Amino acid sequence: MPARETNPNFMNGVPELLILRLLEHEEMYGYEIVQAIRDRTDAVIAVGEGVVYPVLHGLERDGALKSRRGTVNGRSRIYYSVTRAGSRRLADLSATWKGLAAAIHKMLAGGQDGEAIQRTS
Amino acid sequence: MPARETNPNFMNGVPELLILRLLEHEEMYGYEIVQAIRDRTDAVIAVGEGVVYPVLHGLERDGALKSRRGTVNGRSRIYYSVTRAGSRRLADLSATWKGLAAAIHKMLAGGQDGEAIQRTS
DNA sequence: TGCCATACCTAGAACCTCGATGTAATATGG
DNA sequence: CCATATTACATCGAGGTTCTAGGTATGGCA
Repeated sequence: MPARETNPNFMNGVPELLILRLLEHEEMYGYEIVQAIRDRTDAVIAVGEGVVYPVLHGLERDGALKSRRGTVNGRSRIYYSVTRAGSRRLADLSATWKGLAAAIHKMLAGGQDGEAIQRTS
Repeated sequence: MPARETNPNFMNGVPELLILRLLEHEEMYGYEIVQAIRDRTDAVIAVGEGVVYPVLHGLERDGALKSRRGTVNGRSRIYYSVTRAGSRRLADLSATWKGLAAAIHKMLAGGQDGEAIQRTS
């Protein structure tokens, strides 16, 4: 119960968002995605394989991703890329996240001495 | 399954964060908090009473909030305010959220043509 | 008297992340 | 040649949080 030792909440929906974003302009495979998220956020965000793979499967089942099987050095990889539906989904999620983040940021930043919100009622 | 009709994910930990933030400089009661979140975010974020009350109880149980009973016009209200521990908790959550939000924002914004990340290996 | 707003509360369901664990194949090193 | 680490996939159970719906009670208003 003492908080989380990894990502302490605030992670709901984030893996899906980041995965779609990563795959938007470059196809990648699961194991690569795990490291890419970790690397590109300077380890601020780190999701395990147990998170990434189910998300990939779910997105493919929903038609947001399509997969291609490849073999490199005898190792089989499954490359994922976004479909048109996935692109829309990313746009929606991205917009939603930005809206929420802006609202939260405003609440955290402003109003320490006055709310300055008109109260019509 | 067709998505959510309310807040579509990204809400993990947010009610707790906003409640602590609201109570930081002004004591409030549950019903008031529900409307305050809705009003001050222009309805971008709207949490129901079924979310707020359990969070309030949990925070009080953890010693992050203390409560005071008041009666106004025969209506009994329970005013909550943050303790010192609650203040620390807010600071932690706030810092965590800002870090995550910055990391996500960077991933959403940058790198459409080049990641520009050195690859030592 | 009936209705709506205020004000509290709880319970079940659903969802998602997290950690552990399992399977293989390849490269590395003694 | 054998043991270990790395790559690469996958699933399962646990845990925690939000969401929706429902329930109780008082006061103001028509």
